[in-house]
Amino acid sequence: MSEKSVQKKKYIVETARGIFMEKGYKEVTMKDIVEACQISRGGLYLYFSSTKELFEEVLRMEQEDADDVFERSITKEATPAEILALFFKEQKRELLNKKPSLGKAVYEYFFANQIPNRENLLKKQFDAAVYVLENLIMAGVEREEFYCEDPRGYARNIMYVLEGLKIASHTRGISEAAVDREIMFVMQGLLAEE
Amino acid sequence: MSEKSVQKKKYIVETARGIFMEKGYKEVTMKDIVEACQISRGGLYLYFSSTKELFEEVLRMEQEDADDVFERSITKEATPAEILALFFKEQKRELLNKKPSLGKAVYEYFFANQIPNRENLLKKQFDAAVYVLENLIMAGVEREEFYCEDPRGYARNIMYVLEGLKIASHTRGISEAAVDREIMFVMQGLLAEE
Amino acid sequence: MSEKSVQKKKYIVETARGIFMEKGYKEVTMKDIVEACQISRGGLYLYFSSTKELFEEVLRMEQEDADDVFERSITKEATPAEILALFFKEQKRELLNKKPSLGKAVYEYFFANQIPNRENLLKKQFDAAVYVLENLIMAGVEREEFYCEDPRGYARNIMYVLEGLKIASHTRGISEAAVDREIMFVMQGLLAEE
Amino acid sequence: MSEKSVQKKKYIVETARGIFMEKGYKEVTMKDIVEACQISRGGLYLYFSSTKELFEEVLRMEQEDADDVFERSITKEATPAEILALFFKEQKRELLNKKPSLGKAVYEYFFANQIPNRENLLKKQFDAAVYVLENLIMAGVEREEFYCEDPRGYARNIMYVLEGLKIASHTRGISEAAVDREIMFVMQGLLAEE
DNA sequence: CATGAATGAGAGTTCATTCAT
DNA sequence: GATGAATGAACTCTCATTCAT
Repeated sequence: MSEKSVQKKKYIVETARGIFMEKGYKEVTMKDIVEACQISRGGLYLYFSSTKELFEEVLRMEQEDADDVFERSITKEATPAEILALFFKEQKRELLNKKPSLGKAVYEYFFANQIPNRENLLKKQFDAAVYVLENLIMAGVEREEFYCEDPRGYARNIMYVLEGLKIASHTRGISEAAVDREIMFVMQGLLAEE
Repeated sequence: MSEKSVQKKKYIVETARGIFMEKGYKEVTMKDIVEACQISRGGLYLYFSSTKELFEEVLRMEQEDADDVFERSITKEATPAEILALFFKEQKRELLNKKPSLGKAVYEYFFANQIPNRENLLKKQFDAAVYVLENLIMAGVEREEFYCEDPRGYARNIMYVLEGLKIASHTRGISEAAVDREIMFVMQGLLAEE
Repeated sequence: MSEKSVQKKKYIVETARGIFMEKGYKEVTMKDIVEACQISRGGLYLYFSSTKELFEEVLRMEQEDADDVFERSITKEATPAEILALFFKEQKRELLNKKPSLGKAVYEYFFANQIPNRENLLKKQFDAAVYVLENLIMAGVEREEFYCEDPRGYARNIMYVLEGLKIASHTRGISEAAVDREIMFVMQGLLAEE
Repeated sequence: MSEKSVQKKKYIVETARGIFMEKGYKEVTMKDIVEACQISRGGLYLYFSSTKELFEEVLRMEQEDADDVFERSITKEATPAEILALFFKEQKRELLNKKPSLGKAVYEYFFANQIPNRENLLKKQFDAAVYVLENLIMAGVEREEFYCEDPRGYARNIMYVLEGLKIASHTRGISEAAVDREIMFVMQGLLAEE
């Protein structure tokens, strides 16, 4: 594939990404993509032969960008508590739809397609996040900022809560207060000198 | 509406319910319903003019049946811990898809349609469950079975975790061990003499 | 299927028959049919879901009508030689495209689709014709109109020649003289007092 | 056209020939050719602007090679009966698809395109074969191997039978026994001392 | 000459929805 | 009320063909 092709493919993926953000996954048709990209019907099929294929590419791209997000937070000179706070802040922004996101499309996609665990992006991201949180908590415990007897369990609990919140946000909407409340709850659990 | 009509409507809703369980929400077409019900196309339209409308009726019906589920557990002579264990057992069954459920369809529906909070079934059920759990926890604290400083917060935490687990179950699959782990985690948090 | 449906289906098949006669098999699209029948796209799909299916119905219809053709000739009070002459006359008309026919479409269909021998219309018709010809020849021999040592072999030879002529007619065109010549040749073979 | 161009054109024609053998005429697309030849889309169009044009070139090439086939048989020191037997053996191989052939594609082509007699390859080949057979028969009669009053008629009859058999082979399949039977029949007709 | 990305016409197919009976 | 045939919009997908490089 030529350099130009690569560029165009990237352009399509990025344009499509916007559409998926806006309309979710299931509603998007090849026609939508074609129109948004201002290319011909056949032209699109040169690169992707279904919205599924296209969305999977969007996902792949997303993943590449995503990996460093966490690292950015961590490499900074900050206490575990600060990093955690930052992490929650970031999550909160997304939960409240302050920044447009693929969230809804991603869930629709995974509802519509049974993806085996091995390649399941959702699972991978979840597990990765649990791993980072666990380390963060352990570091906090070490420094006596946190108190926690089961860091991995706690990390998982946090992630499931966040997933629950995300779903709530997409299916009913959620108030800032509600998000804060949940974040406070898990934070307090860590800080509590019990 | 005549008695016969009411019967027929009910029949349609119940048949449709089965289809939604099987195929989710988005994939179901009016044709699917018509065929499953063995009625005429036009006949269906006399009662429902879209799968959306139909699904909403399914949901309404579901809700009526659902309310007593909890009560059944509670009215028994059992300690809060026992009732909670029962509640979790029930949840676990659904999480592991041991019993067919509308779960997937419900999420698909709420992803596809923005439903205002007031009438949002998902929210109502969530809030109701939180309320019951909260009372349960308070009762447990009273009897010194549980230890908990923020029953409502804890109840909410539990419900968000369950929602997270449910999503995990629908989008990636989840192992029994994973469910048990999470249940254990929140149970231990209540029992811990801290 | 209602009476009206049956009528409409028949109407479609008959209209399609005309198109197949005109354009052959492979060139015909569902759109052609739709336009010729003046029905809607979806309407056609109610009855047939491909030109193949439709053509097969045309074929089936054709077959029903065809069976008696031979019998008509035979039940008459005529000598075998006369009947044979009549048969050839009929064949000639078709060979020279004096009457529009499905011939071309039929061949295109059987070229495009490998049909097992059992259900193969072409084979059935061929075998049936051989059988009738054989009996005709035997009857002629009995009456000493014909001379033939191997009626079945002769019948088969005739049919293969006719098939060859038919192909010639469709792929290159054939002159009346050429047809006559071949018919004469096989006729003479039967009549020759050798 | 440069030497290189001529080579390339030849290469395309030969590759295409293989595809036509495999898929017939109508099913083959320019894309198929392009892929099989591993050349560019535009590149193909420099030489041929349709599958029709390309197939016609294949046909032309075929014809050049074909002419000597017969001669090979004839120049040998063999009796007419032996040559004829050889000829039938060759025909039989093709009829039974023992060797891959353009047969099906050729018929599809001539069904799809009305080609005037003058340039019609099928007619030319037929007439040529009749001519050779006629001479062969006459030679046989001379040597008293054969008995035949109308060599040309007989030659034509043979060729039409062979054409019929070929069609049968492509549209229904034909057994070796059936082929043998027909060949025997025409052979016997020649040998019969009547 | 050669490439292969791009085009757009057009075939196929499905579905929600209507309406005469 | 009930039927189911009919409609037509919308979508998917493929191909011959062109054209800038």
